[in-house]
Amino acid sequence: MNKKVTINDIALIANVAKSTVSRYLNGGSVSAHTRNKLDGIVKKYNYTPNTFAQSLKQQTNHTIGVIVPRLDSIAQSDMLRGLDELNIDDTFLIINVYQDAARELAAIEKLQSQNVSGLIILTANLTEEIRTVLQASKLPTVIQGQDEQGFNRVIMNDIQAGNIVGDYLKKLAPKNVLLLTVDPTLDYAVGHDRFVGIKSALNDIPYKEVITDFKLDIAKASAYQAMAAENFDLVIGASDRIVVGAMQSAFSLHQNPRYIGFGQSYFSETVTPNLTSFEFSFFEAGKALYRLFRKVRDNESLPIQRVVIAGELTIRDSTSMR
Amino acid sequence: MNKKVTINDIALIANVAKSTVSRYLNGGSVSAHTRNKLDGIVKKYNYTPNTFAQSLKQQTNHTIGVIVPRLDSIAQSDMLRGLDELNIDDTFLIINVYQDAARELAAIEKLQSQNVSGLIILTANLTEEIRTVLQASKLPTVIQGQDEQGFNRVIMNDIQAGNIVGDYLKKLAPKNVLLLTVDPTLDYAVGHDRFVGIKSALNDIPYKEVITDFKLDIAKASAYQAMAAENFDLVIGASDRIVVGAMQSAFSLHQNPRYIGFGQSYFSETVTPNLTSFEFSFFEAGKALYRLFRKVRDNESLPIQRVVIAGELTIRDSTSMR
DNA sequence: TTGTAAGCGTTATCAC
DNA sequence: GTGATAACGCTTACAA
Repeated sequence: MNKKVTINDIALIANVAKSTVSRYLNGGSVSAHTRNKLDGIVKKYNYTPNTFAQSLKQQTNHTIGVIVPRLDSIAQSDMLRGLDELNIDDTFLIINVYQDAARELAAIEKLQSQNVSGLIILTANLTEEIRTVLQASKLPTVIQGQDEQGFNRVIMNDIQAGNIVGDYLKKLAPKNVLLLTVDPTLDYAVGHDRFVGIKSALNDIPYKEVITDFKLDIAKASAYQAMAAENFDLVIGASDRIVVGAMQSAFSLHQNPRYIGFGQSYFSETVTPNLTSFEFSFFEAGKALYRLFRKVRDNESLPIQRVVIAGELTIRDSTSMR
Repeated sequence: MNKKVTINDIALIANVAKSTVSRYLNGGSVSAHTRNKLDGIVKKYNYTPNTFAQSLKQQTNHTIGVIVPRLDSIAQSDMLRGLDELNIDDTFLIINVYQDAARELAAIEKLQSQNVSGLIILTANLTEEIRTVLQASKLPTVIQGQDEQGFNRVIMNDIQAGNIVGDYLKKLAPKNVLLLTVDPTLDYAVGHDRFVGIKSALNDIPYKEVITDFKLDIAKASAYQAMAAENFDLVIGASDRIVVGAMQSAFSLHQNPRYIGFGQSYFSETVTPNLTSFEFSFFEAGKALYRLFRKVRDNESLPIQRVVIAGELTIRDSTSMR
């Protein structure tokens, strides 16, 4: 690495004390004369402060640790885009924890030891251990995903989503519905909240609920099993990907139900027929997360905040009448 | 932030000099006695060194800047996964530059001023300006994507890919082929290299080439225009996503050609029919990148390295005889 | 094996 | 308005 020019070098060249240079750099009072002199020199030597020294001195930095459960998901990258959108002088240190609680814990501890100035956690679920570690730390922290009491959080209004889908499905007047959900202990918002309104709308309509998984092949297999045993004219999946799995099974079984999914993904517009889907703007969620984070960071004594993001149902071909 | 315990605190508690503690921490020679004492204390007080102080002192750190052109791509996140896979004590500082050369340049400069210990750049194309900045810096740098002379690089063997697809398409004996390519000045490897072997295989077969874009809707429109004018029985797209666009256009035009794509994406297995596709393992590419990076970092005088990753053709339903 | 002391590049305090 | 000087937490000669 090339020897970087330091504040000392600048001071020497300008023939002033380094404290003067420091003041100059940080907007303290300096005479017009020295200011001019330094303007030139700093530009000429392309001086940039050493961030380590700054951080060491100031006992803080502008790095925010961002924990992502996975990166191969449009929802996640949209949230990250939302963070970037509003960011000016923070640095996001993104750690992918591959949906693994142990890695998540390790990541949090590593970030803490790296003295990040805060944590933004895009998570599906917090384990008890992680909850404890987070609460013990004094770091400003904001989470996304689950409605965790005791944490500053941005959540999706999954209850409302279920209600809206419930209202809509009544209009479709299905005869037999397949619900493909996920284990609520793994993801309560998705596995439970999203289906409250749906189930209540299905009050007098026959339906079958199958708990499956976010993974495409598992969802596909679950759907196949259910659809081979029984005929459905409407399939509702906890996520778009799950619905795609069901579509593939239906295809091989020569069945042709209607479909409703959740989430905003590649899928809704790339599969045929295009998917009717309840969509949340994760981009907006990302922006909300960052706004909330700043609020929390800049205000020590703020009570726990809870921000709720609404979504909307986008009707596409997969629920057209046939 | 809670006052973190420092090496000084540990030294005081243990009643030794802080240099002894430092030696203990860094595997220097310490007596069994002090070692035992320190073992306990360090554990008890949960001491972790202040990374700023370390970095400041050592004039380097274990952070590697990683520049990604986009994050909403399976190829990119697979490469990042490859990096993570092999990583032990480095920290990746991932910056998404949204396929924007200005952002990319800014990111590089910011990373340099943050004193990262190296750069891994997953890029589609380097601008002249970026090339200059990178070459001026002494940072160990590894790039991926294009076969840039003068840079340590990991590239995909797109020439070979085109040859293999060329060989295969001859067996399909198509009557009229649609090639959906991209602008080679924007991505030479994809826009040019991938199609060399294909075009030479199409030597005596009629074909039409249309230059389109990686974006789904643009590809869809381009394909529509071409397919509305003329009938094709085989469509080859520069990427899977482009092929998906073509599929949708074919669907609305009630045409039913065969398809070949490139890349390893969600698409190949979620669209119907599943896509025959030439696939590269971006996960392996990520691992190769990191291996190469370490080699470059740990060996000052290494000549420029060039690593080539091969891929393979996976035949699925979209080219089945009909 | 251990301790002393200097120094990494900053910022902040306090005389001048 | 300016300049010594100390301090942030750590590593490393060098001396003991």
